[in-house]
Amino acid sequence: MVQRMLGGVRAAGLRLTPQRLAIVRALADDTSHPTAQELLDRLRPALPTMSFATVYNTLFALSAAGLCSSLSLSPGSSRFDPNMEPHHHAVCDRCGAVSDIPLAAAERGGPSREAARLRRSVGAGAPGFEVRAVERVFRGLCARCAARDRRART
Amino acid sequence: MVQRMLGGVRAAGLRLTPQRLAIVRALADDTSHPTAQELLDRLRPALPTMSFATVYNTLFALSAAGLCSSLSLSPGSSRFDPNMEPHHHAVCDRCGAVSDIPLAAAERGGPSREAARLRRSVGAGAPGFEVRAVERVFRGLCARCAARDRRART
DNA sequence: ATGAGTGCAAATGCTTTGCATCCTG
DNA sequence: CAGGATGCAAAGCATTTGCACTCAT
Repeated sequence: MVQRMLGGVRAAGLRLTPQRLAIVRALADDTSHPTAQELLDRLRPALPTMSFATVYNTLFALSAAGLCSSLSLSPGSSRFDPNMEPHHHAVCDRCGAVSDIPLAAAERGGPSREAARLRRSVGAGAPGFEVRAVERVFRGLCARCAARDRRART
Repeated sequence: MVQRMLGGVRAAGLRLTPQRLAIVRALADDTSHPTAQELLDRLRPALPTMSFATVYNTLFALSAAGLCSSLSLSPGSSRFDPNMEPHHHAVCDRCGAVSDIPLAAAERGGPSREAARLRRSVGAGAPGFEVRAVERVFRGLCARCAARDRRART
């Protein structure tokens, strides 16, 4: 994952600075969808002068280059996802945690019937809307918060 | 829609103040998913002393009572949706506008095969996650932004 | 009358910006 | 060695909070 992203940085004509290298390395193999704050906290020990501006600049540059995506699925801060394969997300209503959900086997095949049906729905609700991506969002409680909830209700 | 919401306000044991009445009326038949700011701007002429605190308090109370929902689908401000029937959303990546997308006919029937498949996917990606709602999010450009884009690229 | 609700202003948290300086390509 | 990238601090929004006052029930 790191290699693919670093290759992408060059391919996009972005300069490879120590800060960007650190951010790419921190993000690449992280499935926790960190916020800018979390990334900064994690990198500060190694690069004490790194600033929010740089973290945001870099994450924005990476997502503009199609190397990661920024998620706005819950109130509060944006989260960043290095996984560019199509997939869904589960979002905890309590703590905001986001998990990747793999596509079901049936969703990985060709578009088919399903796609046509979806296109019709969008046309009905938002004529002229140009769909670029579709994802499913599961909302509820993550394992940790669900457990805490059960304990509290006892 | 207004009547249902006002009934819900009573049923939830919430006091019906002029501010709440105005907010409910403004939200009830609005399909544009207004932000707190937009609602306040719209209501200020009639109730000049209305404050953000009241708008947020009320919207929060309404969604806690299950009378509207708050959407966090794009960066920036939350949007509020009076439509409590299951439906999907189309979100414009450029301007943040949100449109309701009706469920396709096939989605309205009983859960069936589909639901089981989804449950399996969630279990695979986020063990222990307690799903309370599932929605589809279509991302892309709304008609207006798509048109602007086409013009710009000419 | 009483406590939920309101309004104001200040505080908080996330993100962006301006600009001087630095360093990659 | 030129222009992209960084770092700092200040500014900008969205949202929340504290508290005295008001009013719906």
